[in-house]
Amino acid sequence: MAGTPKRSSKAAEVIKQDVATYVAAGADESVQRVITNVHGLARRLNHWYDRQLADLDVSTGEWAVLSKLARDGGDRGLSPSVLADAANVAPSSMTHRLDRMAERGLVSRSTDPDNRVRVLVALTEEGWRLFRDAIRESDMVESDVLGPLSRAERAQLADLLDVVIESLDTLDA
Amino acid sequence: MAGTPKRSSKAAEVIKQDVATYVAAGADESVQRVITNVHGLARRLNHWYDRQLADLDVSTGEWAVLSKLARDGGDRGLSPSVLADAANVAPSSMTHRLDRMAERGLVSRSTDPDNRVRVLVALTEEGWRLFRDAIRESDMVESDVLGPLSRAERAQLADLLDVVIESLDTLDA
DNA sequence: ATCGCAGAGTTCGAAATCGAATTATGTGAT
DNA sequence: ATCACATAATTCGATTTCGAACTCTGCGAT
Repeated sequence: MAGTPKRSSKAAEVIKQDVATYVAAGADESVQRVITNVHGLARRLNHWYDRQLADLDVSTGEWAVLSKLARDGGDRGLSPSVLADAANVAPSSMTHRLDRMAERGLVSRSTDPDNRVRVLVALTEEGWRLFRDAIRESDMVESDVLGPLSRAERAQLADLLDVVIESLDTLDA
Repeated sequence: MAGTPKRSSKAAEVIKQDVATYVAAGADESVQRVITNVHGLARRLNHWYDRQLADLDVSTGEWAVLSKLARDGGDRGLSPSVLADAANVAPSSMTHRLDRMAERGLVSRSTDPDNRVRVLVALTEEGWRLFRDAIRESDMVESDVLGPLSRAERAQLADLLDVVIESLDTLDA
């Protein structure tokens, strides 16, 4: 085991060292290897998205709104509070963010006819177009990133993550 | 395959639907299942950390500084610009953040004796103590979360993520 | 030697975010 | 019906963050 490491990439070295720090502070290794990798990957991906979104003149926070609406907006849209929660932001911040996005024509705001306290935010045509453009671009990178994994390995990876997420949600409830 | 889903958790349903949205917008499914899960898990974990850190009166941003210093600070510490990069924040924001943290006694600032342009930020005793406390607490949760996975599965999961991260870094360079 | 240039950190004004208070609508009890 | 209460969104003042301009140190060319 002691000898020339075959071809330990720089990233792998860094992560290994990070895990060691956490273990030294009293954590479990098999746990930290997974957790550190999840965060590391998410962080790198986000970094990539940021650059890409900047090209489209969309901030990370605005993207959170766009993608949430695209995923769960349905026909009617979503309320500002739901969006604020999805974007991890205070409701008051969402008010301003929506102001900007509406002014730019990405979303529309309307009061819920069934309950006039509620406001419904929905994607405009322009918003949808932007969403699709961004998705297609990012999928290209993501496909490249997952290139080294076979289809079976991808499924396996997704399955394992499914289990963890499910576990976390159970714990959280 | 058509019939009563065995016990499709709420989270799994949501994720499946999200993936479908991305696929509809022109993305590849096997890719999106992985990516969506990675983000979903990271997001849930971060949410958890936020609550936990709030108990210790530490903001997410401050934690980014603490943990970066703990991992890579070595004996001498790190420069503000490195910390700003690690925390995904503008250098000027880091200046203020360090002001606050130094005032609270979590970090110390000193000019590099070798190069007086540079500033070195290092963890104080108090900073280290806080780091260790947080790590130990979060490891408890993380261990619970990974509970359903055998040791072999954890290793497998970490290995798969390793490959993806390596691939992303290669692409990025 | 000194002059200009590059790099690191800070300062400053503008913008974004936050938490608390405010407004307005719906709901339930009497 | 009316009143108290709950809920959703917005407004407001304070805090945090950002990007650009500024300052200071070190380095290389002449």
